[in-house]
Order: sequence, then structure tokens, then C-alpha cells
Amino acid sequence: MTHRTDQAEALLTPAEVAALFRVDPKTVTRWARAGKLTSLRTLGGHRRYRESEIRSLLGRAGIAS
Amino acid sequence: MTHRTDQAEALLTPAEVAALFRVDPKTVTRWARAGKLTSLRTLGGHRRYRESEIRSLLGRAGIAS
DNA sequence: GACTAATGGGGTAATTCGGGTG
DNA sequence: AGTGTCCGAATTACCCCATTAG
Repeated sequence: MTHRTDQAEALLTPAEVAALFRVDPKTVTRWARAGKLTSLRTLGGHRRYRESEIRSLLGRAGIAS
Repeated sequence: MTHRTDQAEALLTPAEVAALFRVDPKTVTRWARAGKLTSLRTLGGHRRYRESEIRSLLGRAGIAS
């Protein structure tokens, strides 16, 4: 392995997160603004979300079905 | 030891940078053209990016706005 | 030299951003 | 307080094909 991409963490787009929660992408943006979600930014300003965090949040809601 | 990277700067390919930011490789190219990223060129004209710079930009994770 | 995957350049859809509004 | 929608502007994604990387 020549190239090391160690800290690579899976990221999700706003649309993907919105689909998982069944909400509008804009709502996901509001969650990020409110600090309820950790968001990275592309150099163009678009948000990316940590898949691990999303899964974690979804898991809690999923258990209590 | 695979390579001697003593004094050489670690470089990343467009695809690797794209994967880290969860964007299309073409988008990384646009960032380079816009001067948002430092890019070296292979003798054939393909771009390579400094891993240190990329990690620095990604390091702004966790800073929820 | 031949081969596969990736990149560059260009154009054109699809998302996202931000603010404002129900 | 929380969410969905409309708008314009900016950013990103997907399409082609010629060239480069390995």
C-alpha cells in the first residue's frame, strides 16, 4: 500500500441523509446549523455528514419499533 | 518499507482527494483551477495534490457552524 | 506495443446554499 | 420551535471522447 488514506471516514451527502430520515434536505441543513449534526464542508461550501454519526442516530430510533 | 519518502512530499491522486471529500474527481479539478488547492502536474499533465494540504483542509471537521 | 483504469477538457443536468416565507 | 416550499445564485454531478498512468 503506497498511499495511506487512513483517516478516511465515510461521508454522506445532504440528499442521502435526508432520504434516510425521510425529511427534506433543507431540514438536514437546519440540523447542522443548530449543531445537532457534525458537518464537514467541501471547498465550495456544500455540507457532508459523517455516516457513522447518522447511523448512530438512526439506530436509536430504529430499535424502538 | 515500501518507498523512501524521506524528503518527498506525499501526494494524492484526484480520485483519492475526491473520495476524502465525497465529491466527484472533476470537482477536485475545479478546485485546483480556482486556486483553492495547490496542484502539481505529472509530465503528462495530470494533477497531484499535497496530502498535508488536503488533511489540513479536512481537519476543520467537528467545527459545527 | 497492448491493455485497463484514471484524468483532462468541454458541456449540460441535478443539488445545494442562503434568505425569506407560510 | 420545527418543517416544507419558492426563489436566484453558486456548486457539484454526469455525459461525451482524446490522452495519460501504470
